This record gives sequence, C-alpha cells and structure tokens, in this order.
Amino acid sequence: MAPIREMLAETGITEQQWRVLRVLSEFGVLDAKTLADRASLLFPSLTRIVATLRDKGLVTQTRDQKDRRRQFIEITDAGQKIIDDRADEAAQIVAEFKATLGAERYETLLDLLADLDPGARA
Amino acid sequence: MAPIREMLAETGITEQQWRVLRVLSEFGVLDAKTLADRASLLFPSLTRIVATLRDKGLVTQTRDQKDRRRQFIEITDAGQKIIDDRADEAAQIVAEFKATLGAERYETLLDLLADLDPGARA
DNA sequence: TCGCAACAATTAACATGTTAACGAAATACT
DNA sequence: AGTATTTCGTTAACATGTTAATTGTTGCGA
Repeated sequence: MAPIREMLAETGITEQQWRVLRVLSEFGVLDAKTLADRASLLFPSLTRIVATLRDKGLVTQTRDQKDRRRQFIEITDAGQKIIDDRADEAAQIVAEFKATLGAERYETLLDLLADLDPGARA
Repeated sequence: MAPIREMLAETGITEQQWRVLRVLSEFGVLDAKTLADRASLLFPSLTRIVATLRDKGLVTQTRDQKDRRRQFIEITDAGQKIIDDRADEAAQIVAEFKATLGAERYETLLDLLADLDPGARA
C-alpha cells in the first residue's frame, strides 16, 4: 500500500479516507451501516473518517427523516474530483503490483486471502 | 490474528508486545535497533512498547556503557513465563490456521507474501 | 401510556503505524 | 580543540483499529 499512500500524500487524505470516497463514488448515497461494511471499516473508525471528510468538504451527512437515528453520506463534487484525478494513477499502481507477482500468482494471492477473510468480497 | 489476540487478552498484553517478548525469548539480550528489526517494528513504536513492558516488569532496559546512546533490552523471568505458558497454545492456533488453508496453500501464501515484502524473513 | 429492549451513532480510552522534530552522544574532519 | 555530521533514541502529532460505555431514537409489549 506504500505507493498508494505516497500518491495520496499530495492530496492530504489518507488511505482509508480514499477508500471511503471510492466506495461512495461507486455506490452513490449510502447509509453509514452499509458504508462501513463496503469500506471494511468499524463503526467508530467510520465516524471519525466521515467527520474528517465532512470538515474537508468532501462528503455530506444527512439525517434520515423517517428514522432520525440513521444518516446518509454522499460524496461532494470536490470529493469526486479527487477520485477522478487519481483513478488512473491508482489503477496503474495496482497494475504494477500485479506485474511484480505475475498475473497468475496475483490471482492465487487474492484467492488465498479471500479464503482467509470470509467477510471480504473477492 | 484474531485468535491470537483472544488468547493474549487474558494476559493483558497485546499482539505486538507478545511479538517483542517472543523475539527477546528467542534471541536473548538485544539492542533496540536489532530488536526493532527482528520484531518488524518502527522505532517509535518500539519505544512505547518497551516502556509499557518495562512498567509491567516483563523486560529490563540497560544502557550500553561503551556507547551511552544505545541500550540493551532483556526479557525478565515474568516475561519468559508468559511466553512459556502460551507457546503451546499459540502453536496450536497456527496449526489450525494452516489446516484451514491446507499445508500446500499455506506454503504458497507464505511464498507470495515473502515476495511482496523483501524485508520479511521467509 | 409507560417502560424497556434493540438499534444507530458517537465518544472514550488505549495501543499502534507513521512522519517529523528533537535531544544526546559519538565520530569525523578541519 | 572546535565544529559539523551521523547515529540512537525519544517525543510529538495525527490517523486508525478495537472494545466498551454512552446518548438519542425507535418500536414493542405490559
């Protein structure tokens, strides 16, 4: 993950913050529960990360009016721009990583890790 | 690592503290530099962990009289006892982990991870 | 309706990873 | 000797993982 962190250093956001933004970018508006699940984060971590992203203007929080315990989180244009600007670069880093192992061994690794963590989504 | 953490919960020490104790148990007295390296810890982390272990009476710190910048860390009897008491249990947890994947896939995983982290030892 | 269990989210407390700044001691070099 | 550099270790500051305690809401059953 080091190369990813280096890439993100310029943007001032962390790996996990980036992951949250990516999930929001992919799935759109999400309630906190679903977001935590998709980003593989525990709730207390998510609370802090979303607070940080909100302060940076990269996401918005909205209370569910039908159930005021819940909230929805949505990515802002500024947040989306960060994802867009780095998407290609991130893809290339993953590609290089893959090349280091070789495509076949890369797939093997993903399979092994998936078997070890039933919670992950391949 | 979850099963390991559960095992350690009873002892009141953490995974990393346990790793430091294990390294000290295996190699004997070590200077901080070597200890950090063998335990795969960054120096600031090691400083805190050793301080914690010292407060718990599980290790001792000794200044090098020839080079007073350096220090040696040694496990105490109390620390050694913790390792001894849990060694079998830990070995069994690893064995179960191995069984989950199967011996062959387990070796494959170690190989792949080793290729990804040149710093690791096997 | 009252009270209580269940749920969503936050907060607290502690340990660690991580980068940077700093302090002290030893070396090197002039 | 005197200063600059290097090295060892600590401390600071921030983000996160993790468990437990806490707050605010909802829903349910007596």
